[in-house]
Amino acid sequence: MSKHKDIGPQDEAAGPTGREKLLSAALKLAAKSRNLSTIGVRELGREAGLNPNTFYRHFTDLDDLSMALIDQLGKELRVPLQALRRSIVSREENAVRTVELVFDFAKDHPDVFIVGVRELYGASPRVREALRRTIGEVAGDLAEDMRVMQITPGLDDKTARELAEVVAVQTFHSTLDYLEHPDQRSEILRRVVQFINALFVGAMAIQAGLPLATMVSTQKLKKPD
Amino acid sequence: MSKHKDIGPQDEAAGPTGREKLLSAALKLAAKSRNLSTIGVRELGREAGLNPNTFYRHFTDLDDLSMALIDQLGKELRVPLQALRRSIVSREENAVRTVELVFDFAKDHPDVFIVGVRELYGASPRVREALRRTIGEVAGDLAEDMRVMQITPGLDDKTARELAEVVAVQTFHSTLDYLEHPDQRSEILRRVVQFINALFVGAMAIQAGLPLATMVSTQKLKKPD
DNA sequence: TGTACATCAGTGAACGCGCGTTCACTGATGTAC
DNA sequence: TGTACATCAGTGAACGCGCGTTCACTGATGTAC
Repeated sequence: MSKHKDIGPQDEAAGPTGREKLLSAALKLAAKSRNLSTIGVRELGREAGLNPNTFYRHFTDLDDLSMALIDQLGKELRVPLQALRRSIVSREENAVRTVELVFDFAKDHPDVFIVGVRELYGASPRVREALRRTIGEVAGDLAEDMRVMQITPGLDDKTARELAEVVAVQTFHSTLDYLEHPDQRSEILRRVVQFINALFVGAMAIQAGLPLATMVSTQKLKKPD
Repeated sequence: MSKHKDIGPQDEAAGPTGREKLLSAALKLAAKSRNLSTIGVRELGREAGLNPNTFYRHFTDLDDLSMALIDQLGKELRVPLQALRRSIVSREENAVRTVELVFDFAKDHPDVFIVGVRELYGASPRVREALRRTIGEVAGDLAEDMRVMQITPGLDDKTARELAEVVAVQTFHSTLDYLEHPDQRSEILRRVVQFINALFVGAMAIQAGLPLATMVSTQKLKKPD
């Protein structure tokens, strides 16, 4: 059991490495009151209980650290969400159960969601792009599940994928309301589920050519300049 | 024509006041690469072409300036949007035309939207709250229009209001994609319109009790703890 | 198994710089009488 | 109409402080032979 390179999560029962300490310090500070890109190197060292310049042993840059953090968040999120959706058997309760489980997950990792949503519209294009990709992957998983489980019969794949994207983003945003207003949680859950149901039902109705749909959806799109 | 207090927009043909210079400098800097709360007082003075401490003649604080800016953005947005929706006569083209006009408006005031969306999930609770209120007002206007113009017959007022809120937020977010990807603008417009149509059609279908709807939307909601 | 060397996380001191904020001042405009 | 005073946006110098970053160093662990 020799210790080799030992990058990534800790080896054996040793405590977190300095790199990990810095990452979680950054998450904590950003969640409390800041954008990732505006955390100070010294502030970070203080929070992590390390010398200020230890930072430079692990990262070149704050943007560098942010990217590493987002990558980690992506993994922390995607795998549990996949497992989570696989645990759902009945297709009828799909929307409620999934959202419920995402919200539960958010309750256990609030900082991840707070920082995630914040950086999704933040100042660093690289970080924004990485987050968008992560959400896109989740949306892809979701669309695939929908297809396999035949939750939205008759919906073409492209549309399904686009709707999954909207649902993923919307749910992601909603976790913030959920975390921020503990007294309105069931109401928030109800709203999100209502939204998802309306969206899918509407898309299917339109695609099936139901009379209601023709009223709103048959106009031509003008090209913007 | 004596000059009195002269707060607010400039009097006669004189240039922008120092206060206005500071506000637009803040908007410009924030849009380029920053969160409002992390702009420096000196940086702001430099950008506005004023002495660093002139800032303190007008604002106590950066949060103070941010609030003033958001208030201004709220006014800049709401009035034109109201006028804009009133200019729409045919109810059939409502969704496309509205979104098209919002996007056009965003093209003329990109910084407002970039900063607006960014601060909507930013670090300052006061600013966030103010923005949410502004969007809520727009959503209220929208719901009222929908009711008056009977765009969504049979939809109860509470649901209409909730959907209007989602539509407002979603459209607001989409302006960023629209600004950021000039080559995909018609595609982005199409997606937003598709989303809005699906949402309303679905909500009406569910409320009308169409068979499709019962499949997805009849489960009971569990209370989260 | 031992020894010599390389690697690497972490340290502490030191640097120069830009920052926020305060102060006393100026000059223009508004107000009282 | 004139004069004396008050208000207020804007200035320039100065302060002390925390910041990012560099440097030379240490001590532990991994690697070659």
